[in-house]
Order: sequence, then structure tokens, then C-alpha cells
Amino acid sequence: MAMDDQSRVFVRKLLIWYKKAARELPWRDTRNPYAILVSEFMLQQTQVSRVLEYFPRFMARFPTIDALARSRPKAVMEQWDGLGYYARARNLHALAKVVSRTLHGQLPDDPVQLQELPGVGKYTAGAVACFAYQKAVPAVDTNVRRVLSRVFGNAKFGMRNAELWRLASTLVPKNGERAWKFNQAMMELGALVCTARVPKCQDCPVKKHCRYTARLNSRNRIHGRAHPE
DNA sequence: GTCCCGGGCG
DNA sequence: CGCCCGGGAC
Repeated sequence: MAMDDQSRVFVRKLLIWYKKAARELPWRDTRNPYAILVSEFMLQQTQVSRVLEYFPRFMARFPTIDALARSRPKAVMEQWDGLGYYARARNLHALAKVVSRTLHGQLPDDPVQLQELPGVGKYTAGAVACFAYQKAVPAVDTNVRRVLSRVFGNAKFGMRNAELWRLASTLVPKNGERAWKFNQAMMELGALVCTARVPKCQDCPVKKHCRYTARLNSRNRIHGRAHPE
């Protein structure tokens, strides 16, 4: 599907905003697939602030996927202790063993192959393919889902999951480096501005292209509230 | 204290 | 669709 002009402007503004607004996070500094995998497993269930505490320790203790594969379950669980969702630590360990023994320690770069691994669903597969290997594929997590629904959705019908993935596919730049930035930027916008409870629409780089903002403004005009520009 | 949030899985 | 498990908003 081709991109319309509105979508092009949306992507451009998003990327410009990301350049100045992005937080510096350790897993954004690396293209090491294993490091990115570990960060994604942790981020599936935990806020950034806590992952910042666990991620460096985990990487220091298990520096490679082979090192993780060779480790005792007890040692892995110790590093995960306090993060919750312990099935994921077991999945990560199982994944490391599979990749170490059957794939020479090389994580696949193909989302379909990634998704066959334990604990890796559609989102994590896309995230690893894009963030580690610069594949121009979408990665739709809850943040991205929320941003897309608000910007491109309408009031009556919520967008279905398949619809959101299709929309994300049309928006992702074809260039790998730009795709990386786009996916990071979508999540950053969802985390910092387009938040679940009270979105900070005043600070939003794409408010002029957003149907949600448009809906808010028309509602406020009807009820005589101040225009939230 | 109570409620809400979240990827993947069964 | 409910569960896993902790944090944070209210």
C-alpha cells in the first residue's frame, strides 16, 4: 500500500522530534542482537527505569548467548529476581540453548524465524529484526498501538490488531536505518507524550496530523472549553 | 488499598 | 480470554 502525503509528513515530523527528544538508553547504543533480545525480554514486562538497573548486570553476568546457554537455571533466575514474570527468564534461557546449539549462537534476522523461538511473539520478533539487523519491518507494542489508534483511528471503531500491523507496515520507512529510528520514535512518543492516561497533546510533534487531537478540539469547542493548542 | 498496565502463551 | 508479577497512579 502506498503512503499518502499526511502519512509522509507524520513520519518526517516524528523523526525530527525523536532526534531531540530521545532518551539515551543502553540498548539503543548497540546493534548486538543478543543485547537487544535481552532488553526486549525485560522491557516486555517492566518499565524502563527498572530495566536500566537489571540489564547491565545481566549482560555482565551473561555476556553472550552462549554464556547464557551454558549457565545454570538457578544463576539465570537470580539475575531475574525481582523483575517478575519468571516464565520469561525460563523462555530466554531455553531460547539461548536452542540458538547456541542449533544456530551456532546466531540469532536469526527474519521475524518469522525469530517468532518460532520460545518467548518471542510478533512484537519481539519485529523489534529484534529491526533494532539489531535494521530490517524495515514494523514492531507494534502497546505504545505503538496507542499512537496509531489515536493518530489514524476514528472515534467509533477501534482498530483491530491486524489493521494496526498493516498500517505500521505502510508507515515504516524502507531504509533500514530510518526504519530503526521510526520504530524507536513511535515507542518513545507513546512512552513520553502519547501516554495511556493523560496524553500531553500540547507537546506532541504530530498533533496537527492527529485525529485524536482533532476530536478533542471539536469536543472542546462544542462545550466552550479552551482550545488546547 | 485499589485499580490499571503489559507480551506471550495455553 | 485469563494468567503471569511487580510498579505506579490515584
